[in-house]
Amino acid sequence: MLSIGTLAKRTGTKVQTIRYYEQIALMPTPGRSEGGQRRYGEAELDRLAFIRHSRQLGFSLEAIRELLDLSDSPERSCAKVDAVTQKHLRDVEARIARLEALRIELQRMISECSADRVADCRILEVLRDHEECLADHDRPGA
Amino acid sequence: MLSIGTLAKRTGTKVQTIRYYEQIALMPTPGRSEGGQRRYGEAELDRLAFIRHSRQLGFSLEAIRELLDLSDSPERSCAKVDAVTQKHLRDVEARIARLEALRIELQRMISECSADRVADCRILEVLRDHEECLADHDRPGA
DNA sequence: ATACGAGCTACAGCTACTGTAGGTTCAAGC
DNA sequence: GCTTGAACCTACAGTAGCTGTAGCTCGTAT
Repeated sequence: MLSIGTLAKRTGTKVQTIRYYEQIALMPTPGRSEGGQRRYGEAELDRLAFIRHSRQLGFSLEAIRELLDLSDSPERSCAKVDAVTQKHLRDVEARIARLEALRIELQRMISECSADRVADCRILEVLRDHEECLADHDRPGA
Repeated sequence: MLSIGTLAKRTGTKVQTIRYYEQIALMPTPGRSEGGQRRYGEAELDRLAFIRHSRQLGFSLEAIRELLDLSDSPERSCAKVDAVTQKHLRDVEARIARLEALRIELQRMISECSADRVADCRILEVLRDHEECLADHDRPGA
């Protein structure tokens, strides 16, 4: 049986994060010691490792909840797993595209500014006046 | 004199967002009508446009606060403006790099999975076992 | 005079945690 | 057996940057 601190160390998670996952029912309510401290087994270790790894890959907690559910019914088609992952991938790609556009605009702004005084600063001019901006960005999004 | 709704429309901002900016002192406390409604002038319009455009370029509200401060002292050197923008650019680049790594990993996972049943799904296997993962990702970060 | 859209304050909610305060339990060492 | 100190407990506040709601008042057009 593992204490919450041991579980945390083994999975590279903070103790508070584990309690948070329990609170939002992503982790099950564990057994307790005589004195009321949480005690975990191997199943919980595996589940938390799955969660943390999915988080590292950028999945949202809601997506992870879905993946865990799917993972519990091994006979079902894994098309849904594929769909969740594809959706996430498209999301990541969209964020990359958006950030790429930002990167280009920022680089342009920096390269154009050769002023000394704030009064002549091209960067501030661009920020003041949307028209000077090439990109038709709307939202940061990422 | 502009009402908050008109200011919102002119800058593509939500009314609540303007009040929020006032609350965090990013926008000044405006004058009021007899009945207590906010009334804005051209200076506020320009300031809000600056804020919104900077947000579209992904600057944080704290960075924007700094840029606005700098913009108020036109005789100062614009090196600080440059520095803030450079820092933001490096931030954007770091997020892109991280998302690129995620994208590659996700694509690999999807391409490897040709199973029908959840029990054999490669995607879930990778999520379960970090060792199967090529990337040494630590945090999503973006 | 009345209707109704727009404005007002105050507060809760979102994601995914993180940190703190103030108290209790566990395990090791003596 | 006792003490000590690290680890645990609950409950709540805070982070960024808004967004939405409830329940009210104001402004203006007809």
